[in-house]
Amino acid sequence: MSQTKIKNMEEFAAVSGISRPTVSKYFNDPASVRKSTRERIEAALERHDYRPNIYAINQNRRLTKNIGIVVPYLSDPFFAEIARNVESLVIDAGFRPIQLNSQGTKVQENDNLGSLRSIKPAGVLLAPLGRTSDRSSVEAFCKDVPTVLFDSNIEHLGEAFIGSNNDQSIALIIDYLCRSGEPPAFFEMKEPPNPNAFKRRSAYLATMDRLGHEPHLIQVDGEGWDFEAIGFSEGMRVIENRGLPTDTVLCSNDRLAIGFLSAAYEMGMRVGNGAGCALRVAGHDDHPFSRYTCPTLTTVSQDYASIAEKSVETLFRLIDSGERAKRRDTTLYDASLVMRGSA
Amino acid sequence: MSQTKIKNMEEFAAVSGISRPTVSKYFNDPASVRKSTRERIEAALERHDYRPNIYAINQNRRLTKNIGIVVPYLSDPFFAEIARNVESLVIDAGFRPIQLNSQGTKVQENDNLGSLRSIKPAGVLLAPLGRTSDRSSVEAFCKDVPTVLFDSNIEHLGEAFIGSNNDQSIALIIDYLCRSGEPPAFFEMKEPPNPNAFKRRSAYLATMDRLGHEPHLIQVDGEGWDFEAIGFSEGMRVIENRGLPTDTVLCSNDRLAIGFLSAAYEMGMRVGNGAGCALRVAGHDDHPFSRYTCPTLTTVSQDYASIAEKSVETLFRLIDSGERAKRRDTTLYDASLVMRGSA
DNA sequence: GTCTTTTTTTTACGCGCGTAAATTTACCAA
DNA sequence: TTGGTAAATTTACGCGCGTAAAAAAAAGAC
Repeated sequence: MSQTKIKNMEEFAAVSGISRPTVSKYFNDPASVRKSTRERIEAALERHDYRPNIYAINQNRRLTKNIGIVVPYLSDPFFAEIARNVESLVIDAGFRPIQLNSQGTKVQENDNLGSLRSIKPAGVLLAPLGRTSDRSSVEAFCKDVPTVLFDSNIEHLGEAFIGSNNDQSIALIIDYLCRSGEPPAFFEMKEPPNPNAFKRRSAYLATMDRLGHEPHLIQVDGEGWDFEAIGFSEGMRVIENRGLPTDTVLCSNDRLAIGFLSAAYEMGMRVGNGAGCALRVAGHDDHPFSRYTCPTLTTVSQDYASIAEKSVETLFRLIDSGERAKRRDTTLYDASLVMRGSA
Repeated sequence: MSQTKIKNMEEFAAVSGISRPTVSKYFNDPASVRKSTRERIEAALERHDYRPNIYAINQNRRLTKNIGIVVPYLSDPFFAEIARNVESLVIDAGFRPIQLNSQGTKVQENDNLGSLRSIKPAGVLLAPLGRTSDRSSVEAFCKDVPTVLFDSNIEHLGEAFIGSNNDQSIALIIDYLCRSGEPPAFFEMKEPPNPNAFKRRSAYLATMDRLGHEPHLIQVDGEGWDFEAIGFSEGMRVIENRGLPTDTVLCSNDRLAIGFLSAAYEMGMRVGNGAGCALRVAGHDDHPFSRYTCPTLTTVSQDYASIAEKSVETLFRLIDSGERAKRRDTTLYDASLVMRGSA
């Protein structure tokens, strides 16, 4: 490492003995210059540690190397986990991920899209709020920037959608629950803020209908994203009021189930399959914490990895082709049953 | 909203009837232009929705409006939560937060610092990996960019450090445990990857010494950040092997405790204070999930909000002054006891 | 060694904005 | 109305790089 500070590409080109346009070419794609040239540049790079100014680079380029990643609520471990997966894949592909957190609100989601717009990203991976999203904003954004939706679908928006097959996953867990005991009631928020909740509700109703069982919706009050708290307090209330129509409860998501399990524990109700158990509880998502609840939570596992991979792959294919999608593909991955102690 | 697309400040200045340099001045600080001028610009802004090109803006400015936020592991709800707090404060201050996730590795942390450097941030809020950090990299970075460390200290680096007082918090919980039952053993990883773990170990030893109790360290194997899994599997092992020297266990952090509680449940050991309980377990951090464990987890609560506020405030004070800190202040916030069911 | 193709160099312009200096205009009080 | 000051305009340059076109040089084939 030399002590001379290189302040721009001109100077770096000088010390490396290569012309500036060729150096520029190298930084855009090292493979685009002759091997001997590449080696000379890389040798100089070791001696001087120069990095092109990112603002100057992006000013004239139509396509930056930025990839936006927007998730609805990053404090939710489920989204943190999928964001982490996506981020790693983007880095591996040689792009710069820009991770943005909508913090559960439409306002922040719109702000995020605005920020992304001014960053001129090559593409965006967007997990929208869903129903709560500002459809026209998202639509306008998708028109300007190649955007792949994941986790939560908004009909007709974006180049593609990759998510989980809620019909399949809900049917899967209901089938299991019915095989192993009473048909489940469905525990959910009356007005859920999170994506996919309505999909799961209707999947529940459809599946119960198909199996010839009477559906029971337990719709509780509560606002915001503090699902465990809602599952806990409303779970307490339901249990106290003897509001459970069956001994089996399927929660709309694992976070509600975590709260619900905690409530059952506090109320002294044993949860599980065995003799002496008063209740069975199942969730949905295979939340990172679902394997540490008491008892451990039976749930269905979304195929995180495939969703992340397919989303990133789809976006990069689009970016490489330089075109928009000919048609909007929807890819749904099946979930798998995770049998644990709670049901 | 008009249909004419404004593509640069020149055009926008034209439609607003104001000269470009004045418009530029407005965007840098709306208060710096006369009220009547400001209103004319804002009127035009409503009609045309123009945003200055972020790359061109930052190219010539010494100081961008970017604030870097680096956390060691964003999938950990503890860090997700503190990052969310910090992010909101940064947005409120009119800056652009750039959130970066070190994903637990030195390599990624260094990459993040590199990315930040090329973004020319006005300042950085850095929660480093701590012991695992590449000291010389961080040091070099802090020399170039005003950086405030939080959560995890690296001696002498950065303009200031804001964190939690581990000595106080550990003493607090130990005092409580001793008052209400047997003195605790300390459950931790032999080689913890996370910051603060060593601080807590020595605080445990010091406090036990002060109180005249014999310390018991339960140091378990395991690598990486999957603390719950380690707490669970190693907790199982310890319980099975009757390796508990006392009936009270203080875990180095809540995530270990969550796993440990789950293990105790699986082993059929009742945890809590009451009669019929075989074990007491306490944690540290007031993790978002600690109120939903079974039983709910007694722990100490770090003062998230104050740490976030003070960190952001310290950084902005530095940025405003345009200078570096005269001396490196360390601010430690006391934690508070959160009594729940487990101890 | 010559011819062809690929790569590099030279030259030159533009991106969208920050910013400085000199000048003009607007504002406010007396 | 005048004078003084604060604000806006005009003019002009520069930031660091992308990129296009034409010319020169290097590499590969025969």
